[in-house]
Amino acid sequence: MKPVTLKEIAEQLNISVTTVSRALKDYPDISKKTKALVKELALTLNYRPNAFAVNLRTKESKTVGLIIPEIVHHFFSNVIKGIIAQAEEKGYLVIILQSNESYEMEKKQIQLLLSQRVDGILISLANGTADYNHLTDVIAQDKPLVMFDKIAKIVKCSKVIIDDRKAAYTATQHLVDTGCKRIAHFRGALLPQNSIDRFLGYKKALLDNNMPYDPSLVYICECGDNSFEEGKMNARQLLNDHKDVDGIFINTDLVAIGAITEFNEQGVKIPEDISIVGFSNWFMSSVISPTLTTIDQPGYQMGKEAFKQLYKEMQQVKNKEPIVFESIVLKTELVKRQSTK
Amino acid sequence: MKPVTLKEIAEQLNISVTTVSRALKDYPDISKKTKALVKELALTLNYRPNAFAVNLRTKESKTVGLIIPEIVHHFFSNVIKGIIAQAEEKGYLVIILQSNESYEMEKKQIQLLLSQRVDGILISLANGTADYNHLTDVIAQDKPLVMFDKIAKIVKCSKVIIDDRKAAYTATQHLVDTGCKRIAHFRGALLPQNSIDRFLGYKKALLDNNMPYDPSLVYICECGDNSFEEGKMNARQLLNDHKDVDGIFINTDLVAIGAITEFNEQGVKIPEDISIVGFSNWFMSSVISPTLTTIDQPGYQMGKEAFKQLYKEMQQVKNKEPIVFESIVLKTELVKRQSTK
DNA sequence: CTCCCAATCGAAAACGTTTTCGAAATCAAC
DNA sequence: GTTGATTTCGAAAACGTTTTCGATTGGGAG
Repeated sequence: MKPVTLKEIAEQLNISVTTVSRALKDYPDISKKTKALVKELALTLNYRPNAFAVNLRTKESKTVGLIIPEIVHHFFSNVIKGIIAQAEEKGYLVIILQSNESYEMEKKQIQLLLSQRVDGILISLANGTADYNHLTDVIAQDKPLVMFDKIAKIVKCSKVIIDDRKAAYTATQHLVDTGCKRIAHFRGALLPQNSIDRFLGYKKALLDNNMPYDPSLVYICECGDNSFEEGKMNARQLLNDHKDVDGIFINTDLVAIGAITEFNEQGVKIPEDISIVGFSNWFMSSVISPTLTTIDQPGYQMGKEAFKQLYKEMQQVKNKEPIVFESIVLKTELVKRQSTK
Repeated sequence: MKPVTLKEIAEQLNISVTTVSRALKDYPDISKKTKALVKELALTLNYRPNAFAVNLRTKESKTVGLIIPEIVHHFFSNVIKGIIAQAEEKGYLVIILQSNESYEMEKKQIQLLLSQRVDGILISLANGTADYNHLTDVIAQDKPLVMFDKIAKIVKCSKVIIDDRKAAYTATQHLVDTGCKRIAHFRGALLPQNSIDRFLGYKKALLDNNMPYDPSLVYICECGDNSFEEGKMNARQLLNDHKDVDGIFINTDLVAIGAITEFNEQGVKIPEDISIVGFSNWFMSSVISPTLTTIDQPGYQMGKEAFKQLYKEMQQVKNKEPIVFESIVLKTELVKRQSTK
């Protein structure tokens, strides 16, 4: 019942552990005959190298950690899928942790992963994260770290992102192009960089079109567990405050869908009375009515790229080369649907 | 730069490695004084036990494996969330693999997890899985294995499921109760147990209501990556074949949403012309129009229960007790919405 | 037969813990 | 001062690999 070890194989064949180990890995200094013998016995005994021992010797576990704010989330689950797919291709396993948008959690989880001695860490920051010592800790240990989507510009490490500012600009410009005169913005939480960038893109588009920027038209939502509800609330508030608004650029699809639902219930016509552009292109956005114009954000690809970069860095560490950081920016696309004219 | 070890602490304090190890774990046979010294130095040196060495010694890694058919999936991502939450509470990490509904993948991944020597495995079967040797392998090694949602009755291990048959019965009965006279069923793939059970529940409800069971009213879909498209296709087909059908019980929400979309496009009125009941209660189902009547399937809770059971079994293994298998059945609920009268 | 080189293998250390077993030291009691 | 119990600690083995460094063997050349 005990798992079979190199030693047992060695004893059965009357050779040394060393030879067995090397035979199994096709070292050139083992004769074809012994290699064949060893491999055959290993097969019949169903030998499996003890990963714990291998890890201890080689100081690597072929495992990476992934910290993500929320798993039940169309965009993020696509990212996860991409990461896992790419990791599997390279022979790595992925440990997933969910920060629940909490900085404290995130910190604890980074420590956990470091204790576990994963070979590298992938992370998308929680909304509440404003200090980065837990991350610089990782970097100080020369442990590869790649941030994606929700990043911190200050931290010196590789990043995989989209050009949020440009995408938001495009989205807002689309509202302008389709005739909107007064455009509101539902932005995400205050801290995250992508929330800031999307806001800046929105603002820039307004100014470039000679439209006044009115802070009272910018609504904040935490974009946590109840994004949908926040979308509804903000929509209701907007109807109260600003009856003249005829277009909204919304930070993320789920909030936009909340808003659409509210408008539908209140009898506000989309896009006749109000046009809406979302962000992320959740699958849901293509099936609600009206279907939602949005920015397609390539989650799966982002996951793949993030792992690829992490892999590169892990190789660099293995080869005792210095880690070179890269910033990868992925393309986004405006998907026009019924919620805009 | 090298991580600090017990040995270094021991040398600095001029005591033995043994003592350091035991001081850190509060063994009773170490004096308070040395404990304090050791702990203080460990803290200032930022000592972190080498997980690889600990794993090797203790033969456990505090890590479990999770194999799931598809990550980008509302129900499954809720399950994942539940599993991770519960695992974290117990100090375990979770390695996630995606089988992509492929039996071959699933087999390979089981082997991978066994090589990695995870302490336990959680799995929801792929649609294509019909032979279970890869699973009995796991059980034969006395490695805890818990199946959830898509299970195989034959395999002797713990299971966490819902009563699919009863839920399907309830769903179909609801269609009958609201006046449907001729009820179709879009079932999932042929092999999965839950697909079979839901079909049986549908059939039983018909017979109990003295309605004839007509095999031509049962449409199959693979429920893989393109469930939505399959829903549309089946709906189109149904309109062609059976104009008299006035109700459909659909195996899963995403397919149902595809069907609804198709019906909407073709001008078929829901629920006036056709009533629809889905399965799973995806979030999406509450925002499409018409909103979808469906069976709520507690994904998060299922994940929690699955891990709890796995944990129990891991404890049993640790205590060298025999593993006792349990089958846990979770409650479901009919959520009435606009797609039925 | 001697010498050298290539081919093939093994002994042992090392990775960093945990744990068993026992040794030393302290102390109280007589 | 002896005994026995208690407290406190250390030596060493063990977990299963990988890897370094030699050792042995055989064969061919001279």
